[in-house]
Formats: sequence, C-alpha cells, structure tokens
Amino acid sequence: MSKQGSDSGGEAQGFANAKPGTGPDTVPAAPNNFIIGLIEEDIANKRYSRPICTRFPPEPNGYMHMGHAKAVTIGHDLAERFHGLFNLRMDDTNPAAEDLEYVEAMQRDVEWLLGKSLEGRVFHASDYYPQLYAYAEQLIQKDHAYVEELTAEQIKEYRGNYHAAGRPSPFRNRPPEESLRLFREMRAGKFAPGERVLRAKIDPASPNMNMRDPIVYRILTDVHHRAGAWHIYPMYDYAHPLSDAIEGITHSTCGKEFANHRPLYDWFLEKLEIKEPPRQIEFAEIGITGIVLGKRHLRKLVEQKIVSGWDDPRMPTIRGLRRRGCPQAAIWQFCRELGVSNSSPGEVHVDRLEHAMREVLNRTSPRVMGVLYPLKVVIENYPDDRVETFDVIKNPENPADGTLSRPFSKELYIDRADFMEDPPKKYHRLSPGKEVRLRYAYLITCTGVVKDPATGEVIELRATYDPLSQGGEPADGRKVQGTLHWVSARHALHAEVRLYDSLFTPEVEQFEKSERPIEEFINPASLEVLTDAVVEPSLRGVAAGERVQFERVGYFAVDPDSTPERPVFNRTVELRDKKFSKIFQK
RNA sequence: UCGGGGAUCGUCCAACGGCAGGACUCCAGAUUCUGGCUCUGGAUAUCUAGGUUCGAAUCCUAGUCCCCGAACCA
Repeated sequence: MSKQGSDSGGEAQGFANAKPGTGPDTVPAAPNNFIIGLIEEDIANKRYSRPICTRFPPEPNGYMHMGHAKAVTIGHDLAERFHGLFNLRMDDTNPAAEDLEYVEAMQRDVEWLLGKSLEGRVFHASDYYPQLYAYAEQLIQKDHAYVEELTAEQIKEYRGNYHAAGRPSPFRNRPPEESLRLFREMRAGKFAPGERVLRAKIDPASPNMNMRDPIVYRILTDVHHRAGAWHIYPMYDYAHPLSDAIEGITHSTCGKEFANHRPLYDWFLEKLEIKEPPRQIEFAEIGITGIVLGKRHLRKLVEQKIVSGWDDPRMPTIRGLRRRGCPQAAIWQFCRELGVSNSSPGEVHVDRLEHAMREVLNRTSPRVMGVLYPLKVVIENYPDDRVETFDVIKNPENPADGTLSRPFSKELYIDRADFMEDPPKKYHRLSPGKEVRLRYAYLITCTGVVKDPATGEVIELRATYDPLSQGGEPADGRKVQGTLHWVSARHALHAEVRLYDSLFTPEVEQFEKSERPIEEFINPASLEVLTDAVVEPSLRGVAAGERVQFERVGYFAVDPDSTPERPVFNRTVELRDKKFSKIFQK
C-alpha cells in the first residue's frame, strides 16, 4: 500500500487524489433524465449559439454536504454530456452571512469531488457587482425599478398575503431621475440599512408573491470579503439570472423551491434585453433518511462541539464523508443511481449511499487483517521461535494490485467475536474442539480455554495446528467452514479504531416538525473508540487517507490523527453480514 | 383552497398511445479460504372516479392527497 497517501481527510490535501478506481469516471454514466431532454430540444432548436454551460452556485456560508454534491453531479454530468462547460460560482451576495473560510472550503470540496482542478472555471457573483450595478441603473432609467422609502414593516404590510393582493407603494411612481439620484446616494453610503431599498416595478397585485415589486438592492454596512464595502448589495433573485447571463450559462439548474422564482428570473433578463438568455430548470431535491443537511443545524453541531468539526467523519459534509473514507466514486454512483426528476421531493434510504461505498471500496481496497477486539490464541504445537511469512494477494477483485507479506507465529490474536464457548447451530467460528481456518495460514483446532479465575472471562485460547494445511488448504481436502482473520501477536501493530454509527437517532425524521433542538436527536452511540485494536505489520506508516478492508470486518480509512507507530482507522462502512446475524435470530 | 409544482413497487428512477422495467431493500438458493464479492430465482406499484381509443401510467374531465411560496436570506 502506498505510504504517499494523497486522498486524506486532512486539511493539507487539495483536489489531487484519485486513487485508482475512485474517480467519477470509474462509475457508470448518469442515465437519461428530463433535463437532458430539454437541453436536446434547445440544441435542436438552435436556441444558443454558445456552448452548453451549467454551473454550481453555492452560497459560501457553510460547508459542502451531500445536498450540494447532488447538484454538482447533475450540473457537471450535463456539461460533460453536451461537451460544454461547468462553472463553480460563489453566490456571494450577502456579506453578512458569508465568509472567506467557506469560499475556500467550498472550492476544495468541489474539486475533491470532481477529482480535478476547476482551473479557470471558478467565478464569484461579487466580481459582477459593477456590471450588476450598471444593469440596475438601466432598469431605473427604463422605469422598471424605483427607490423605496417605506420601512421593512410597511413593505410587508403593503405586499399583502396569499389571499389579499398587495397595494402599490406611494413611491412607486416617482420619476426615474429621482430614483436614479437616490440609488446613487445609496451606493455612496448616504443611507443607513433599511432607509432605502431598490425595488423592481412589476406588479404589486401579482398572484405570485415574488412578482410583487421584489427588492433588488438593499443597504448593508458589512464589508464584502472579496468586493469590499459596497453599501448596497444585490438580492439573489436579481443577481442570479444576470450572473448566469454574464457567465454564458445556458441551463441554470436548481431545486424546485425556486420554481416560483422563474418568472422573476426571466423578467430581469427580458427587461435588460439579454440575448439568448439562460434558462432555469428546476429538479426535485432529495433528502436522505436519518440525515440532516440544513446548514444552520450542521453549524450548530460544530459550534456546540457535538462533533469534532466540519470534517467529523459522522458529518454528512463532503469533508466528513471523505475523512470517514468515502471515495468520490461512491458519491457519484449514489447520485447517478438516484436519477433526476421533477416529482415531489422524496427521501432516499442511507442504505444506498452505503451500498455505493461498498461497491467502490470492494473494487479498490487492499485486504488486510485487523483485529478490533483481540483474544490471544496460543498454538501449542507450533515451534516457539518459528516465523513463517505468507504472501497473500492484496485484492482478489483486482489481482493486478499485487501481493503482501504476512508473518505468522505461535501466538496470535483473533477477534473475540470469533469465539464462543457455547455456540448456536450453524456457528462456523471457533469453539472448544472445533476446527477453523486461519485465513491464508493454517487450520487450527481449539484445545483449551483459559479464563480469568476471578471474573470467568475468557482471556486466552489454546489450539493446535495442522502442519499439513499450510496456506489454509488441508492435505486431505476436508471441508472446513469457518475462516478467521488473525494477527501475529509478536508482529502486531497496535492501533486505534474509531467505529462510527449514524450521528442522528431514527427519530430525527420528526425533527423538522417537532421544533425540538437538534441536540435531542443525536445518537449517543455514534462514536465508539477502540484503543486496543491490533493490525498486521504491513500497516506501519500508512498514510492518512489510505483505505483498506479489514477482512471480514469492514472498510476503514486511515485518519490524519495517525502516527507511524500508531495508526488510527476510521470505519467507513461495515461489510454486509446479514447471514451471520440471522443465525442468532432464532 | 391565492399562486406554482407533483402523484408509478417499501424507497429512488424508467416507460412519452402498444408486453409497467431497473436499482436499493427483503426472501430463497448456488458458489466461496472474507458468513464479503459474484451468480440464479422470487416478492411488491401506475392516487380515485368517469371519459376518448382497437389499445391509456401516458390524452381529456372531475375529485383526493402531498410539496413549495407572504426575508431588506439563498
């Protein structure tokens, strides 16, 4: 295994990663969806003279999570399919909520998911402020916008509600010259927040609330992390269509919650006479059972130290998943298998994410031996000082990965879970008098059990081995059902293993409706730290980010907290063990 | 009940007037030096009621249910 790890959850790593087999291209392409159909129509109708261009427009006010990942895969796959371009655009129009920290993290996470640099395709809405401002003046001059003097409360009151039409503001028909002068004064910082606002002049009585003279610019004293102090900042509904247009976006995909905003999106483009305007297409966002994605909730978990940080392996953030060991390909596979629809948003089972992880990890992870709960076994008829080395294949799914050497000696560790004094029927593992195979090594038979006289706890096993079964194959061809993983005690490397379970309790499905705080839905057993695990010596010095399969246990990733002499492994996902658990159910 | 959107296996997605199919999950079996992987077989769905049609998940009418929307958030 490589000691030059590159795909770790650590902060130092950028987009560069891709262990063989874990990039987006190693997983089946996205199936057709309705958006592809719409774009094909646009191409057939020659709607655009420029290449197809999509974008992912996050607001940099939190860390990237699975919801964002879905949007990235959709946009990127669309661009790829039509040989077009894909942009990352920071939708940074609200300096009060955004931060440079998030901007940088967002880009790194997107690039990690993509497995490549975004080179010249990273944009910022804030870079368009001058152009956006000029467009606003045009709007005013064309009498499509006016400066409002009503207070926020008054505006709300004038706007009406679902059942009552709004009334026009008394400032609605002020002359464009006056609005223009006031707008420039807003820009110059002459007013305090809330004193003035620029409004689009559309229809105060529209049945679509978004069209009731929406606010275009508001005054904010915050200094933008990138653009500096502008005093006035554009609203999403205004900045978004125009940013799309400026960038040459053709198809602007977003969640269905923005469907009501589409008339407004189109209105700005039309009034500003944008040629070949971009087109907004909404798709159904999807939730994942047992997972909360809301940014402010995730932030709370970090701030209250309920988790160790945004990259806590239990977090549904991209860097959390990454630190836990989830390969990009698993996220791509998950998102692509989900498909894209415009039906009502639904909830997908976490199972599918885990299934995707197993699929990719099975293909790509070296098999190693790791014992989580060590139980010593002494092979009584094995010479005291003898050490044999077995060369084993790294990954049977991928023989090209080569082999690994594994030492064997008289004293070994096996897993406590692999021994039962009084086993149920169909239990294939070790018990007194029973013979099992030590994988790739020898057949052994349990000949004795050593117990702590005080507690009665099993502290050691005695066994004999069959010298004619070297490599694990008995000379007489007899069938041995059980195969155990093991680590030579003398050569064992001590390790810490962190077992993760769902961060939230199943009741979290009621979280949104319950109005109870998120803390009440945290699974108290979401993290179990094992400090006494042992692993085979080939793992000495593994690099953070390396992913392995502990045979018969699960997939694990090396945590950045590791030291060369004491690696730390995060459990990414368990192996399926349905059949085994079933023998205990009866 | 003001506007917008949507209803297909338990879940997610196909089928675009012509045999309702795939994936996850579940069940049964085969194989196996990982109780993994792989393979085989099986189970489960067109919201309701009318209509058009040789033929409807698809088109029409009515109804029901669900989601989104009244930030100077995105």
